This record gives sequence, structure tokens and C-alpha cells, in this order.
Amino acid sequence: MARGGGGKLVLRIEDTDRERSTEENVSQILDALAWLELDWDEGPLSQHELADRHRDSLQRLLDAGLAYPDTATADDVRAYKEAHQGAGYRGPSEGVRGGVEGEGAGAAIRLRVPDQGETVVEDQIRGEIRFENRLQDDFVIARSDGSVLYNFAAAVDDAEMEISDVIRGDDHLSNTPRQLLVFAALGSEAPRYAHLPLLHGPDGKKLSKRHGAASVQELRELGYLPAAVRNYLALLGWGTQDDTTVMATDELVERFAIERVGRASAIFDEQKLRWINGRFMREQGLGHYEERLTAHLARTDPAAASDFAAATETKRAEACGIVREKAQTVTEVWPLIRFLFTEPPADPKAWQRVMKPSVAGPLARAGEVLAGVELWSTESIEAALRALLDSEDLKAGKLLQPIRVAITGTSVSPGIFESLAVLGREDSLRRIGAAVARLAESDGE
RNA sequence: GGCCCCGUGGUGUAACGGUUAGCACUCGAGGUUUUCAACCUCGCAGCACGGGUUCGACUCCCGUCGGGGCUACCA
Repeated sequence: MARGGGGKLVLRIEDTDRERSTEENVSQILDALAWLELDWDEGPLSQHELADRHRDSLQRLLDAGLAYPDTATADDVRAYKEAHQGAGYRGPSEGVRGGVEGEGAGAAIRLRVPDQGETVVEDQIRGEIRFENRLQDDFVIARSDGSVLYNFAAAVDDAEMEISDVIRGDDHLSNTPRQLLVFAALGSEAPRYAHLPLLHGPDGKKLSKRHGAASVQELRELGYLPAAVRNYLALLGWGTQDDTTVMATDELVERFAIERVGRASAIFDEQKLRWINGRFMREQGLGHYEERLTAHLARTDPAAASDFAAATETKRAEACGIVREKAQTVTEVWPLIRFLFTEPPADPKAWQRVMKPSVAGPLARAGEVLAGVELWSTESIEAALRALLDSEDLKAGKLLQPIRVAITGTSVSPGIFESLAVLGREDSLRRIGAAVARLAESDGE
């Protein structure tokens, strides 16, 4: 995590989705970084240049006798291991050492791992972790076709690009000694390491697509805010000493310390993310709120986006103003305010529950009262309707819910007085009138 | 099987060799209220287990159990 004051975090993208092409992986990651509002620069070396370094480094190790060609195939090794450390074999197992040295078609390159000593990983989170060299295979660093393998490429890239810190998932902890061995053979200095606990789904298994919100992209589609996601993510595996949970990103950067990150894997809890997101939604400035909504609609619902865009600036701002306290995610906003921008479809359930024949009278009188309101504002609308409530001796819900259903089509919406005010006198009266008419019709049946 | 990591309520976490083990989400009960949320109050619920070390362990050590990762000519 980059600290303030121009500190810079150097990331090397190494965890990629193998089902996709390199280009797709890269653009997906850059997309995610952009949405999370994180800046980035390109690395100092191109893909091509790195490939050259791989070749050079490989040759150097070969020349120095620190790596050697081996004609044993993956199947050979598997068979060997099964014979020597399968079930029933109780002796100490040893790392595989290639037997056949020598050129030949189909020879892969293995790194020569020392038989003695240990490779020690200094992890900023987990401390010192020791791995015995004799248990480590002489692992393959290049395929027989000359292409290099992950553990070798990762180490060479880190060395060439002078990576200072490697911060990655726990699942790479066992790869680290192998990479360290490559650094040692190369005579390069290794970066610092920090292995973060993994994130698991609600079932306790490694987080995957089937868990819903598995990627940053999905979080965006679900209507979460970048700042909320940053906050929530920081809280997984880490907590403040004074129990603060909701923090702006500045504060997060200020307080976060990698060495205070926990070691146990965490389970992704969307409910808490929702709660944090709700906090950020409510604290957002109106202008920002509208921008988010516009961007979200453009991406997910073009028809709604154009309905929204067609309204006046004032109306858009007012609409955002009356939902801001209600929506937990950006996705929830539009359903709550669409009635302001387009004719809402009537929700049969709400209609059935609320629009009893007996409400026809009061609803009609509410229409009359509203028609007589001089200044169409939240305050005067409320005053007028409360007066009607008194004279009719009705409980608030008895009248306000029917009005809500009449103008929004549903039983859930922002505050009713505000809703009427923003909708406007003309549309409000028309929808109330239509509802009264419809009630009269069904009454006659 | 081998190597490695991890284990505080349902979830995320805090603290400490000596506290009634704190906070947040969820859940439950009230309150507020024009709906739903939000908000306020109260509540349920935890140191995986067993041995040590110690005057005293959630905390340190060992073991067990449980979860995870690696064990590829994948990344």
C-alpha cells in the first residue's frame, strides 16, 4: 500500500485468469484500477524486453551450471513421486533431483536446488518461515520448447524491474522459496514479501465466481461505491485499534500498516459491505451522487439513462436529494425515483393491499385539496394534507399510502410530501385522478 | 502422503500474562415514523479441544482436531 508523500506502489500483474487472453486480463485489471480510482503507470520494461531477460538469465544459469537440462517428463516425475512418497511410504521424502543430464530433444531446464540448508522467507505479516532445501524439487524453470515457467519468470521480472515489495495472496507463500532460490542463483536481491490472507466465500471455500460478488467488476455492477469498497476491503484482515470502522480513503492510507494485517483468511460478507456502502451513499455530495447514478444507468439501463437525462437539471438534483437517505447502493436508486421521470407501472400487490374501495373518497378529496394548494412545495403540501387528515379523522397511513401508490405505483418510495413536490402539481393530480377513476371502475364490478 | 500457513460470537475484527473479553455487521425486542430504509435504546451470541509453563493464561510452548495453500514442462 502506497503511503502518502509520493510513495509509489509497484505492482506486477501475475494472478491472471487463464481462460482469457493476456490483453483481456490486462484491460480487465486496468479497468478495475480505474474504477477504484487508483493511478498507475506502465512498467519500465515491455513484454518483449522481459522475454529477452528471461532468455539471458536462463542461459546464464545454464552456463554457470546452476541449472541443467533434464529429459524426465512430467509423467516420469509423477510416477517417481508416487513410488516414493505415495500412501504407505513413511520415510522422509526428498525433493526430486533430475537424473539425466544432457542435451536432447524434449529436455526441460531444471534449477539446481542445494541439498543442504534452508531457504528463509521474511514475511512482513507472518514473520520468518523456513523451508528445507532438501525437500524442494529441482523444479522446472523452462519448458522443453524454451518458454519459461512462472516461478522463474516472476523472479527475473522482479529483479529486472527492481520490485521493492511483493504483496500477494497467501496461496503464493509456498512459491516464495522457489522464487528466492532463483534470486540466489541469479545473484540478485530479493524484494520484501507480504502474504495477505485469502478471501473466502460464505461457504468457507476460496472465493469464486459462484459466490456472486467475486470481482471488482461485479461489485461495480451491483452498485457499490469505490470508496466503500476500499474501506470494506481494508477491514478484511485488518482493524483499527480504536474500533473505527468507517473511514475515508485518506484516513485509511494514513492508518493502514501492512504489518498489522491479520493472518487468518476472511469470509466475504456482502451485508457489511452494503452497510458501509449505505454510509458512503448518504454522505456523498449531491453532485457526486448524480454523477454516479448517471454513469451507472448508462452502463446498466440505457432506457432509464435517457429518461433521467431528459429531465431538467433541477428535477434531477431534487430527485437525488429525496432518495439520498434511502438507497444503500447505486442500483437501488432508480427504482425508487423512476416514477418522477416516467409513468410508473402499477404494482398489483401494492394496489391490492392498499387500494381498498373505501379509500376512493379520501383520495378524491386529497386531490381537491392539493389542487387548491397555492405554492407547490413540500411544506405546504404537508400542511394541506395534514389538515385533511384532521378533518377526515383519518390515521396518516390511511391516506398517505393510497396517495403513494397512486403516484408511484408502489408502496415503497421516498417521503410522500417530497415525492409530490418533486413530481409536480400537474402529474400528481393526474395520477391521483386516474387512481380514483380506477377505484370507481372496480367498485362498479 | 509430504511441506507450509491459519484457528476470538453467525460474519469482520480489537485488546491483554491479571478486563464483567471491547467494537461493527447480521439477528431479536422496543422506540421514532407517511411506506421502506435510515436513526435511537436494549438484547442474544465468542477465546476449537487437551496438556503443560506460570501465582495467574484467550494471550507463551507442545499435541490433537478443524480449515486453507503448495506439492505441474499452470499462474
